Amino acid sequence: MQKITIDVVAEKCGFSRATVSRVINREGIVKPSTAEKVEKAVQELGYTPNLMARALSGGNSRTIAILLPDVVREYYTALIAGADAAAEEKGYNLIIKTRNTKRALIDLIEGRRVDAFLLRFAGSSSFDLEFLNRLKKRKIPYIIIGKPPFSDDHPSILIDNIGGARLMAKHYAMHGFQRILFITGPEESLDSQDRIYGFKIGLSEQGIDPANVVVVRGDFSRQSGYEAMRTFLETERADVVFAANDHMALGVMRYCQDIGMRVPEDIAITGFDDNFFAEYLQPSLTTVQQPMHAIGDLAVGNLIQIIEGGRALESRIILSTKLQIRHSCGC
Amino acid sequence: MQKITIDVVAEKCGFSRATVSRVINREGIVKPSTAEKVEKAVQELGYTPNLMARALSGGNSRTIAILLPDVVREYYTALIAGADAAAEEKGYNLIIKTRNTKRALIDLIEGRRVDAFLLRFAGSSSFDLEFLNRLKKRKIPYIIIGKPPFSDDHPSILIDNIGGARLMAKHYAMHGFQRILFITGPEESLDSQDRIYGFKIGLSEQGIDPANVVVVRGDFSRQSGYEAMRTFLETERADVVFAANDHMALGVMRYCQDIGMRVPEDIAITGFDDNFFAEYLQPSLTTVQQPMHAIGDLAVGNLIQIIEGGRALESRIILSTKLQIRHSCGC
DNA sequence: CTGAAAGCGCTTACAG
DNA sequence: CTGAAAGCGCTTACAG
Repeated sequence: MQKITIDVVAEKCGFSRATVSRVINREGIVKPSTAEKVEKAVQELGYTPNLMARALSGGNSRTIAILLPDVVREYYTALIAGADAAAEEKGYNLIIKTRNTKRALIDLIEGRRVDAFLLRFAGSSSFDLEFLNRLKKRKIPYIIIGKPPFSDDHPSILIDNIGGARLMAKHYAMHGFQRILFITGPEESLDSQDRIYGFKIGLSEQGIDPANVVVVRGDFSRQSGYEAMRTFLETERADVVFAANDHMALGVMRYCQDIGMRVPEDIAITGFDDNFFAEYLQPSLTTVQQPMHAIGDLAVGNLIQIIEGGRALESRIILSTKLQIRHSCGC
Repeated sequence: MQKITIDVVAEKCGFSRATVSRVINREGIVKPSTAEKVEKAVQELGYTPNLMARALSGGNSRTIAILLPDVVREYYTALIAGADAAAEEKGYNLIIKTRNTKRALIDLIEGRRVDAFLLRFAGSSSFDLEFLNRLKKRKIPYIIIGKPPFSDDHPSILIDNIGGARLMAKHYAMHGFQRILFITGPEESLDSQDRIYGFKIGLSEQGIDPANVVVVRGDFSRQSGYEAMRTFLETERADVVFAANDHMALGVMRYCQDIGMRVPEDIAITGFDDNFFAEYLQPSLTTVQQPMHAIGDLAVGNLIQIIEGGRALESRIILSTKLQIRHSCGC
């Protein structure tokens, strides 16, 4: 079976390789009737360009790399699903990496195999910064998901953590909660920092003194929520617990049930993220919904636009979050 | 800044491009002292091969495509995490696709961008078969996760659904359950078929007549578990519900709680998969644990071995499952 | 508007 | 054991 290359197409339609290339990439000026003939030949032969050759000779590889802390948490899987949808629509492929050894990342850039990067940092390392600088120097487009851990002039897409937490504070005021426990994510998490910041702003706006909030450190894991709750209850009591993500809220709820506290009668619990299980817990979890799928979709869509010569992303886009009221708050 | 190509390395160490290539790919015979000098130059220059060029000229692209029904269910995310671990270890990249339009898949093959495929089918379409044939014809290595929906001579890695369900049947016998409801996955799911098959075998072995099991169709979604339970309870009663996956078990549990049935006092519930939430439910869910992470890791490891000239996978590997006993069964 | 030719950065027979 | 050369399948100035 003969391999269908651009030369086969060229021969079939009677034009040169260069012209076929122009038609396929819609680049340069081609006479409409010529384009038509070329397209017909492409169609009939079922020609598919070899992307390796295209990339090697200066074109796009139609591949976007997405670098994540993990691929298991729903936060990221929804992001991937959205990214995948956008990529598929435009005929792009996604390379997904979680264990970002320095070596592997440099290979990705130097190997010229990707046109753009979608990045999500967990904390910040000096290598992350070096990596960003390398991308900049090479003029490889990238978008950061979440607040960039470095300076502010990186193109990024964020969710409105502050706004979401403010809404929750307002809801707390409505319930009249007095004694509040807030369980944070890991220290370096900017999401967590923004959530508590927005929450306190919201409380102030409602006339509640944020100084009354007890803050305990967690790490976003279910186990840390469980432990934080146990430690806290050894010496204190609260009307409500605001966990900085749903997984920790799950841990908290589990601990309360283990020791026989009723939710929400004895203690209310709320989370952040709106993971799928929130709706199925008993009681169902009041939380803040964030559009991770939309973010993935938007980010890849923008990246493709940039790759294909469109305008670059304005430096940051913020997507709004929304309160998802269920039963664990007492509603 | 000069681009570091193989020619730069060649010049630096005083050997030819061909020799440098041989050293880097550990192919052909090279004098040890030469190899040493070449490696030193590679090191000092921080040279990384351009993978596009390598692939174009007949080498590996060091990329494996993984095709999945979705990237959201834990079943698949664990698989990806395992695959990613193996890929990272060997310096390979993973392209992940969920929306498998015909066009996109053919591009992937014809575009020569991947060395191998890891496939997971949901049901079976005629295109899937055509796709497999195309891979075979092109001699592109692939491994199927789960029982192949076609003939049996495809390299595949399976979990022991039958064995896991048998173990569960044995556990049911220990509890002395009489009236049993089994909720299946979608009709075309071979996993679901094997699970109920193994379950019935197990019951027979324990002297329980499998004909007593009421079977209701679900589709693996939480919602379908919820609905199946509602419909069932309109006319019948059971001691225990075996949902063919944990998500449906979650739906079942939710429905029982909604109508005030106590689990496991009024009715026991068990699942299959051991998703993360199983441990955190109230009561915690008894289920069958399957090694999806290990499967991803094993599959990619094998694929890389094949790519790099090793022996092909024996036609099928079956990994065992294990009973995870918690509280929802009454234990 | 179209084509001939160079070049992208590798691998791999083929010679020696 | 090593090198010169062809070739992988495209894109892109450059000419016309």
